[in-house]
Amino acid sequence: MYRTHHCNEIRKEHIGEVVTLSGWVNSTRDHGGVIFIDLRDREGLTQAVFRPEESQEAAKLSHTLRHEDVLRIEGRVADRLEGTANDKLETGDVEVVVQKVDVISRSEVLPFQLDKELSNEDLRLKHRYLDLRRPRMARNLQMRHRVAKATRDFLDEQGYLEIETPVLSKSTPEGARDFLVPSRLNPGKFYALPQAPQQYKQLLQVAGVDKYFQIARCFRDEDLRADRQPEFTQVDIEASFVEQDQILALVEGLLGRCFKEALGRDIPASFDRLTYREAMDRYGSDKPERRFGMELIDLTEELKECEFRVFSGAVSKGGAVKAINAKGFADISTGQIDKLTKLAQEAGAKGLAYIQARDVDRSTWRSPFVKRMTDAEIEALRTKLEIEPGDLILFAADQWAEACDVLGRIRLAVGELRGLLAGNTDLDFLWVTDFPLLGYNEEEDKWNAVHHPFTRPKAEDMEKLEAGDFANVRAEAYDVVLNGNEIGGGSIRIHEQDLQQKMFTALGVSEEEQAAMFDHILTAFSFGAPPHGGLALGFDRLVMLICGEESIREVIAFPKNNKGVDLMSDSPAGVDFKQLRELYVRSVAKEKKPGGDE
RNA sequence: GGAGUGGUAGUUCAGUUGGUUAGAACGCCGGCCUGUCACGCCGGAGGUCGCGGGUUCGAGUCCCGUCCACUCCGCCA
Repeated sequence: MYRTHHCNEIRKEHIGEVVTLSGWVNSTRDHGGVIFIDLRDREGLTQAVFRPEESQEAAKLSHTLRHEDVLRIEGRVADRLEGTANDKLETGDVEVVVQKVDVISRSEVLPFQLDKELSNEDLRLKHRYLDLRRPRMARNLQMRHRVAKATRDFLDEQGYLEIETPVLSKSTPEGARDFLVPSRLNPGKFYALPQAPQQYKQLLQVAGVDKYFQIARCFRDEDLRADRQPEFTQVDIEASFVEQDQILALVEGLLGRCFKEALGRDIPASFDRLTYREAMDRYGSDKPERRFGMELIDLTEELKECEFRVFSGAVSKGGAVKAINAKGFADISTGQIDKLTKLAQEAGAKGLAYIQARDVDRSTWRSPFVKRMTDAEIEALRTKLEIEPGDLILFAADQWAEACDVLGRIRLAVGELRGLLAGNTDLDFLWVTDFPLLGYNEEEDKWNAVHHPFTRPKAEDMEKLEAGDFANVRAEAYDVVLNGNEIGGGSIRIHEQDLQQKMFTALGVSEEEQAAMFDHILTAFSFGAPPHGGLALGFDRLVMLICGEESIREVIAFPKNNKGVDLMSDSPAGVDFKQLRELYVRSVAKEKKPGGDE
């Protein structure tokens, strides 16, 4: 037998018992006579003591032990000598006096130390099986499991069925780039890996499944980020005969369960709601970070005739002037102003207007344009922005959406610069609702679905859709936001064949393309489709936030790097010409290595 | 596709205005040590300063190019 207990299980009540433990050598402290070894398994550490008077043989062997050797030890649980308890260890009151030791497996010297932070992520990923031995990573994997378990338990209790949908599916024209898989049995044809199980889950509603969920792997062939991997996991949920409020309540309950089980924390039973319009207007973002204030203030009316043309010019073109008050930040350095200005320009603004309000009187205000403002305009600023000595005011003037977006980014950057969230462990959940249904894509000169083409227009905006007033049609769509991160989104769907066709047409999908690509769903809707809706949670991102990590790579066992490469297994890799020939695929890549080449 | 940051020992980093033999900590190897828990003490090994070119009497340091990683923008219905 390898073990009677795990390494974080031994306590005072075990004193006197003979136990067997197996695990890795976490550290050795060799005093010549007595030797201490901390034995580690995924649960924690236990101190093992080797003494010649207890076992000559074991003590002799213990001198040869090195980090990460794998041992099986047998010994007597003993109270620690007076004054030698270690309150940093959960098992620190006791130790195992070793009578017998088997060295199961020796370890070479590791390429990195497990007890030190490592900035070289390449190295961690290359030896991921070692990286995962570190307590922080082991904890993250356990946390991920707990959140998945809580999700399954909760949704099961609510009557949801877990159903798997195909990974080999079909490419669709809109949305992210697909990963393609050639079909050997169907020469020249390709499967696509799903970006989401969207159509299958809706077809399951037509099938009468009623309440479906899946912890689904999804694939998108786009550029990667700290919170984006080419394959990732969604908690995918869909239900029939539901309205928006019921989906929101379900997800509030689900998140409540997840945070309770994983962190023991209680979160609000229901979350605040903001419309997309409000969120943009007040925070300049559709995923507002509300844990600090500094809300966007509208000054369109007050500054519409301002002599400073940046403001009045934007208003005369139908735009807006927005501002934020960075309280007490008038002492900002020129370098920091430059940094913010650059950020504004990257976001599409021409520049960043600002006022450093050093004292009460406007003559002390430092700003490129303040002298061109009237007393009435200054008074309006003072009142609406509640300007006090020491404040920094930042402006954006453009079309409403652009001005909000730019200032929203500036707001977050200022929050970061000022450390407004340092040490903040609050959890701020909210819903953003009433998203626009369609967004205009200038490059392609066409309207795209903001969410996806199956999203239901709001009933009261249906006329606008009919009339072609696409910009002002709102959707029955909602996102759940946690601390400025979008952790999920969903919608009530279209369940009528004719409305779905209209939607495709609005998106510029021809009747032929509709027939070729969406026939299954359009036909399905003709056979009695229930009203339905749902949501998908970004599982990796959720677990990341629960674990307090800043990258989803920290909560995925074997993630890929920024180039989509798995450094451990070295995938993707070239394949034999023979394999390609079987798949009727010719490589056009300029391969340096033989393998992927013709 | 674009911007930023970084790349020096196995690891984390320091390295001044361009100047002798490129350092520290941890790790590793050898020795000592019977109550440590970041054990301690003594000794030792370990370097293509990412790569290529240039400037210079002399380059880790300055210049140009390039590669790699990460972060962000674009992109991600």
